[in-house]
Amino acid sequence: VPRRTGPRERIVTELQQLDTFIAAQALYTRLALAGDRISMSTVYRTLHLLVGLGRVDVMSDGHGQRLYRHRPGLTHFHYLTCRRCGLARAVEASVVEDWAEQVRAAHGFAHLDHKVELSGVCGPCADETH
Amino acid sequence: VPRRTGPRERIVTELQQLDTFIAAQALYTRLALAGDRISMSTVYRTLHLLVGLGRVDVMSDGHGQRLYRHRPGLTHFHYLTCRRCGLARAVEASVVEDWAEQVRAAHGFAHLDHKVELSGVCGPCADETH
DNA sequence: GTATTTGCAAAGTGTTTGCAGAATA
DNA sequence: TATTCTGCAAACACTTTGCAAATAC
Repeated sequence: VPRRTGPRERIVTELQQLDTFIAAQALYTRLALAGDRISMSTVYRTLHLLVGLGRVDVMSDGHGQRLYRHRPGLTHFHYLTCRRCGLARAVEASVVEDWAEQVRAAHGFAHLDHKVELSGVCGPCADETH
Repeated sequence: VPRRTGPRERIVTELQQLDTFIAAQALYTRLALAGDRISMSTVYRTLHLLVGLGRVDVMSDGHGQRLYRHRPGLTHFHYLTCRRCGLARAVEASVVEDWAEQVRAAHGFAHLDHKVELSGVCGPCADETH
Protein backbone atom coordinates (compact mmCIF):
# COMPACT_ATOMS: atom_id res chain seq x y z
CA VAL A 1 0.00 0.00 0.00
CA PRO A 2 1.63 3.22 -1.21
CA ARG A 3 1.81 5.98 1.36
CA ARG A 4 0.70 9.54 1.02
CA THR A 5 3.75 11.70 1.44
CA GLY A 6 4.75 15.28 0.80
CA PRO A 7 7.08 14.63 -2.15
CA ARG A 8 4.54 12.42 -3.88
CA GLU A 9 1.75 14.92 -3.52
CA ARG A 10 3.90 17.68 -4.95
CA ILE A 11 4.96 15.57 -7.89
CA VAL A 12 1.38 14.63 -8.71
CA THR A 13 0.22 18.22 -8.38
CA GLU A 14 2.96 19.49 -10.63
CA LEU A 15 2.15 16.91 -13.28
CA GLN A 16 -1.51 17.75 -13.17
CA GLN A 17 -0.78 21.39 -13.83
CA LEU A 18 0.89 20.51 -17.10
CA ASP A 19 -0.82 19.56 -20.32
CA THR A 20 2.47 18.42 -21.77
CA PHE A 21 4.82 15.49 -21.50
CA ILE A 22 7.82 16.28 -19.37
CA ALA A 23 11.17 14.61 -18.72
CA ALA A 24 12.03 13.46 -15.22
CA GLN A 25 14.90 15.89 -15.08
CA ALA A 26 12.78 18.82 -16.21
CA LEU A 27 10.16 17.92 -13.64
CA TYR A 28 12.85 17.85 -10.98
CA THR A 29 13.97 21.32 -12.03
CA ARG A 30 10.46 22.71 -11.98
CA LEU A 31 9.94 21.40 -8.48
CA ALA A 32 13.25 22.87 -7.40
CA LEU A 33 12.35 26.27 -8.85
CA ALA A 34 9.05 26.08 -7.02
CA GLY A 35 11.02 25.60 -3.83
CA ASP A 36 10.54 21.85 -3.43
CA ARG A 37 13.84 20.14 -2.78
CA ILE A 38 12.91 16.64 -3.90
CA SER A 39 15.70 14.32 -4.97
CA MET A 40 16.02 12.87 -8.44
CA SER A 41 15.68 9.40 -6.98
CA THR A 42 12.33 10.28 -5.52
CA VAL A 43 11.18 11.85 -8.75
CA TYR A 44 12.11 8.73 -10.69
CA ARG A 45 10.69 6.36 -8.13
CA THR A 46 7.44 8.26 -7.91
CA LEU A 47 7.05 8.43 -11.67
CA HIS A 48 7.53 4.66 -11.81
CA LEU A 49 4.90 4.23 -9.17
CA LEU A 50 2.41 6.46 -10.97
CA VAL A 51 2.98 4.70 -14.27
CA GLY A 52 2.35 1.41 -12.53
CA LEU A 53 -0.88 2.77 -11.12
CA GLY A 54 -1.92 3.98 -14.57
CA ARG A 55 -2.07 7.57 -13.44
CA VAL A 56 0.73 8.67 -15.73
CA ASP A 57 1.53 7.94 -19.39
CA VAL A 58 5.05 7.55 -20.72
CA MET A 59 6.55 8.05 -24.11
CA SER A 60 10.10 8.08 -25.31
CA ASP A 61 11.41 11.22 -26.95
CA GLY A 62 13.38 9.27 -29.52
CA HIS A 63 16.72 10.19 -27.96
CA GLY A 64 16.80 7.75 -25.12
CA GLN A 65 14.85 9.91 -22.75
CA ARG A 66 11.43 9.13 -21.32
CA LEU A 67 8.69 11.69 -21.02
CA TYR A 68 5.80 11.58 -18.58
CA ARG A 69 2.34 13.05 -18.53
CA HIS A 70 -0.58 12.99 -16.16
CA ARG A 71 -3.25 10.75 -17.65
CA PRO A 72 -6.38 12.85 -18.14
CA GLY A 73 -8.84 10.01 -17.65
CA LEU A 74 -9.22 6.46 -16.55
CA THR A 75 -8.22 4.66 -19.71
CA HIS A 76 -5.49 4.27 -22.20
CA PHE A 77 -4.81 7.35 -24.33
CA HIS A 78 -3.11 8.51 -27.46
CA TYR A 79 -1.67 11.96 -27.85
CA LEU A 80 -1.18 14.60 -30.47
CA THR A 81 1.81 16.65 -29.35
CA CYS A 82 3.26 19.90 -30.57
CA ARG A 83 6.95 19.64 -31.32
CA ARG A 84 7.33 23.38 -30.72
CA CYS A 85 5.59 24.03 -27.40
CA GLY A 86 5.07 20.54 -26.04
CA LEU A 87 1.31 20.77 -25.80
CA ALA A 88 -0.09 17.23 -25.76
CA ARG A 89 -3.76 16.67 -26.49
CA ALA A 90 -5.41 13.34 -25.88
CA VAL A 91 -7.20 12.20 -29.03
CA GLU A 92 -9.97 9.78 -29.90
CA ALA A 93 -8.52 6.75 -31.58
CA SER A 94 -11.15 4.06 -31.89
CA VAL A 95 -10.42 3.89 -35.61
CA VAL A 96 -6.91 2.82 -34.75
CA GLU A 97 -8.00 0.39 -32.09
CA ASP A 98 -10.30 -1.31 -34.59
CA TRP A 99 -7.60 -1.41 -37.23
CA ALA A 100 -5.17 -2.88 -34.73
CA GLU A 101 -7.60 -5.66 -33.90
CA GLN A 102 -7.97 -6.50 -37.58
CA VAL A 103 -4.24 -6.60 -38.11
CA ARG A 104 -3.88 -8.80 -35.06
CA ALA A 105 -6.42 -11.30 -36.36
CA ALA A 106 -5.01 -11.27 -39.88
CA HIS A 107 -1.54 -12.15 -38.62
CA GLY A 108 -2.62 -14.67 -36.02
CA PHE A 109 -1.18 -12.74 -33.13
CA ALA A 110 -2.43 -12.73 -29.56
CA HIS A 111 -2.27 -10.26 -26.68
CA LEU A 112 -1.96 -7.26 -28.91
CA ASP A 113 -0.79 -3.98 -27.51
CA HIS A 114 -0.47 -0.78 -29.47
CA LYS A 115 1.13 2.59 -29.28
CA VAL A 116 0.28 5.58 -31.42
CA GLU A 117 1.95 8.94 -31.32
CA LEU A 118 1.11 11.95 -33.41
CA SER A 119 3.33 15.00 -33.42
CA GLY A 120 3.26 18.21 -35.36
CA VAL A 121 3.14 21.95 -34.91
CA CYS A 122 0.03 23.41 -33.30
CA GLY A 123 -1.83 26.38 -34.72
CA PRO A 124 -0.46 29.05 -32.37
CA CYS A 125 3.10 27.85 -32.82
CA ALA A 126 2.72 27.76 -36.59
CA ASP A 127 1.48 31.36 -36.53
CA GLU A 128 4.54 32.53 -34.66
CA THR A 129 6.66 31.59 -37.66
CA HIS A 130 6.73 34.69 -39.84
CA VAL B 1 29.45 11.23 -49.90
CA PRO B 2 29.53 8.17 -47.64
CA ARG B 3 32.22 5.67 -48.47
CA ARG B 4 31.82 2.01 -49.09
CA THR B 5 33.84 0.25 -46.44
CA GLY B 6 34.13 -3.24 -45.04
CA PRO B 7 32.54 -2.59 -41.67
CA ARG B 8 29.59 -0.80 -43.24
CA GLU B 9 28.93 -3.57 -45.71
CA ARG B 10 28.98 -6.19 -42.99
CA ILE B 11 26.62 -4.20 -40.81
CA VAL B 12 24.15 -3.73 -43.64
CA THR B 13 24.34 -7.39 -44.60
CA GLU B 14 23.76 -8.52 -41.05
CA LEU B 15 20.75 -6.26 -40.68
CA GLN B 16 19.27 -7.50 -43.92
CA GLN B 17 19.45 -11.06 -42.73
CA LEU B 18 17.22 -10.26 -39.78
CA ASP B 19 13.47 -9.74 -39.83
CA THR B 20 13.57 -8.34 -36.33
CA PHE B 21 14.54 -5.15 -34.58
CA ILE B 22 17.88 -5.45 -32.87
CA ALA B 23 19.81 -3.38 -30.33
CA ALA B 24 23.14 -1.88 -31.29
CA GLN B 25 24.88 -3.97 -28.67
CA ALA B 26 23.25 -7.19 -29.82
CA LEU B 27 24.22 -6.39 -33.39
CA TYR B 28 27.78 -5.82 -32.26
CA THR B 29 27.79 -9.21 -30.55
CA ARG B 30 26.38 -10.99 -33.60
CA LEU B 31 29.07 -9.47 -35.76
CA ALA B 32 31.73 -10.48 -33.26
CA LEU B 33 30.44 -14.05 -33.16
CA ALA B 34 30.52 -14.08 -36.96
CA GLY B 35 34.16 -13.14 -36.75
CA ASP B 36 33.86 -9.46 -37.57
CA ARG B 37 35.75 -7.35 -35.09
CA ILE B 38 33.90 -4.09 -35.60
CA SER B 39 33.97 -1.56 -32.79
CA MET B 40 30.89 -0.37 -30.96
CA SER B 41 31.58 3.17 -32.16
CA THR B 42 31.47 2.05 -35.74
CA VAL B 43 28.28 0.13 -35.16
CA TYR B 44 26.61 3.16 -33.62
CA ARG B 45 27.94 5.54 -36.22
CA THR B 46 26.87 3.32 -39.08
CA LEU B 47 23.40 2.83 -37.66
CA HIS B 48 23.05 6.60 -37.42
CA LEU B 49 24.11 6.93 -40.99
CA LEU B 50 21.66 4.31 -42.19
CA VAL B 51 18.80 5.86 -40.26
CA GLY B 52 19.65 9.19 -41.84
CA LEU B 53 19.60 7.57 -45.26
CA GLY B 54 16.23 6.01 -44.52
CA ARG B 55 17.58 2.52 -44.93
CA VAL B 56 16.96 1.56 -41.33
CA ASP B 57 14.00 2.10 -38.97
CA VAL B 58 14.40 2.78 -35.27
CA MET B 59 12.14 2.20 -32.34
CA SER B 60 12.70 2.45 -28.64
CA ASP B 61 12.26 -0.61 -26.49
CA GLY B 62 10.66 1.35 -23.69
CA HIS B 63 13.67 0.95 -21.42
CA GLY B 64 15.94 3.57 -22.85
CA GLN B 65 17.40 1.37 -25.53
CA ARG B 66 16.99 1.90 -29.25
CA LEU B 67 16.29 -0.93 -31.65
CA TYR B 68 17.11 -0.96 -35.34
CA ARG B 69 15.75 -2.80 -38.33
CA HIS B 70 16.52 -2.88 -42.00
CA ARG B 71 13.69 -1.07 -43.82
CA PRO B 72 12.10 -3.55 -46.22
CA GLY B 73 11.08 -0.98 -48.83
CA LEU B 74 11.45 2.60 -49.89
CA THR B 75 8.88 4.24 -47.70
CA HIS B 76 7.87 4.74 -44.14
CA PHE B 77 6.66 1.60 -42.36
CA HIS B 78 4.78 0.40 -39.33
CA TYR B 79 5.53 -2.86 -37.62
CA LEU B 80 3.76 -5.61 -35.79
CA THR B 81 6.34 -7.20 -33.51
CA CYS B 82 6.31 -10.33 -31.42
CA ARG B 83 7.28 -9.68 -27.82
CA ARG B 84 8.42 -13.27 -27.48
CA CYS B 85 10.65 -13.90 -30.50
CA GLY B 86 11.19 -10.41 -31.85
CA LEU B 87 9.75 -11.09 -35.29
CA ALA B 88 8.73 -7.76 -36.82
CA ARG B 89 6.36 -7.68 -39.77
CA ALA B 90 5.76 -4.52 -41.74
CA VAL B 91 2.03 -3.84 -41.96
CA GLU B 92 -0.26 -1.84 -44.21
CA ALA B 93 -1.48 1.22 -42.37
CA SER B 94 -3.27 3.53 -44.74
CA VAL B 95 -6.24 3.51 -42.39
CA VAL B 96 -4.03 5.05 -39.76
CA GLU B 97 -2.47 7.53 -42.15
CA ASP B 98 -5.92 8.75 -43.14
CA TRP B 99 -7.04 8.96 -39.55
CA ALA B 100 -3.91 10.91 -38.66
CA GLU B 101 -4.61 13.42 -41.39
CA GLN B 102 -8.14 13.94 -40.09
CA VAL B 103 -6.94 14.46 -36.56
CA ARG B 104 -4.34 16.90 -37.80
CA ALA B 105 -6.93 18.97 -39.63
CA ALA B 106 -9.41 18.84 -36.77
CA HIS B 107 -6.87 20.24 -34.34
CA GLY B 108 -5.35 22.79 -36.65
CA PHE B 109 -1.90 21.25 -36.57
CA ALA B 110 0.70 21.37 -39.32
CA HIS B 111 3.62 19.16 -40.32
CA LEU B 112 2.14 16.04 -38.82
CA ASP B 113 4.30 13.05 -38.18
CA HIS B 114 3.10 9.78 -36.76
CA LYS B 115 4.38 6.63 -35.18
CA VAL B 116 2.47 3.41 -34.73
CA GLU B 117 3.73 0.30 -33.04
CA LEU B 118 1.87 -2.94 -32.62
CA SER B 119 3.23 -5.68 -30.41
CA GLY B 120 1.86 -9.02 -29.35
CA VAL B 121 2.64 -12.69 -29.37
CA CYS B 122 2.84 -14.40 -32.74
CA GLY B 123 1.10 -17.66 -33.54
CA PRO B 124 4.12 -19.96 -33.20
CA CYS B 125 5.17 -18.39 -29.92
CA ALA B 126 1.64 -18.59 -28.54
CA ASP B 127 1.56 -22.31 -29.41
CA GLU B 128 4.69 -22.96 -27.43
CA THR B 129 2.84 -21.93 -24.29
CA HIS B 130 1.12 -25.07 -23.02
C1' DG C 1 47.12 13.17 -51.78
C1' DT C 2 42.98 14.36 -49.49
C1' DA C 3 38.93 13.51 -47.09
C1' DT C 4 36.57 10.03 -44.70
C1' DT C 5 36.35 6.23 -41.54
C1' DT C 6 38.00 3.33 -37.85
C1' DG C 7 39.26 1.73 -33.10
C1' DC C 8 40.26 2.88 -28.65
C1' DA C 9 39.50 4.88 -24.40
C1' DA C 10 37.44 8.44 -22.06
C1' DA C 11 33.51 11.23 -21.25
C1' DG C 12 28.46 11.97 -21.28
C1' DT C 13 23.44 11.05 -20.46
C1' DG C 14 19.71 9.50 -18.24
C1' DT C 15 18.28 6.14 -14.88
C1' DT C 16 18.65 2.83 -11.03
C1' DT C 17 20.20 1.10 -6.54
C1' DG C 18 22.17 0.31 -1.61
C1' DC C 19 21.90 2.09 2.59
C1' DA C 20 21.03 4.71 6.92
C1' DG C 21 18.04 7.99 8.72
C1' DA C 22 13.31 10.13 8.54
C1' DA C 23 8.52 9.76 8.04
C1' DT C 24 3.91 7.40 7.73
C1' DA C 25 0.30 4.42 9.27
C1' DT D 1 6.30 -0.10 16.39
C1' DA D 2 6.54 -1.94 11.78
C1' DT D 3 6.88 -0.62 7.30
C1' DT D 4 7.56 2.43 3.74
C1' DC D 5 9.86 6.43 1.88
C1' DT D 6 13.67 9.76 1.27
C1' DG D 7 18.20 11.69 0.07
C1' DC D 8 22.75 10.89 -0.98
C1' DA D 9 26.32 9.05 -3.54
C1' DA D 10 27.84 5.44 -6.07
C1' DA D 11 26.82 2.28 -9.68
C1' DC D 12 24.74 1.30 -14.24
C1' DA D 13 23.64 0.82 -19.07
C1' DC D 14 23.68 2.77 -23.32
C1' DT D 15 25.52 6.11 -26.41
C1' DT D 16 28.62 9.73 -28.03
C1' DT D 17 33.09 11.96 -28.78
C1' DG D 18 38.28 13.27 -29.43
C1' DC D 19 42.12 11.82 -31.51
C1' DA D 20 45.70 9.43 -34.20
C1' DA D 21 46.26 5.71 -37.36
C1' DA D 22 44.20 3.33 -41.27
C1' DT D 23 41.48 3.33 -45.42
C1' DA D 24 38.80 4.69 -49.55
C1' DC D 25 38.49 7.53 -53.43
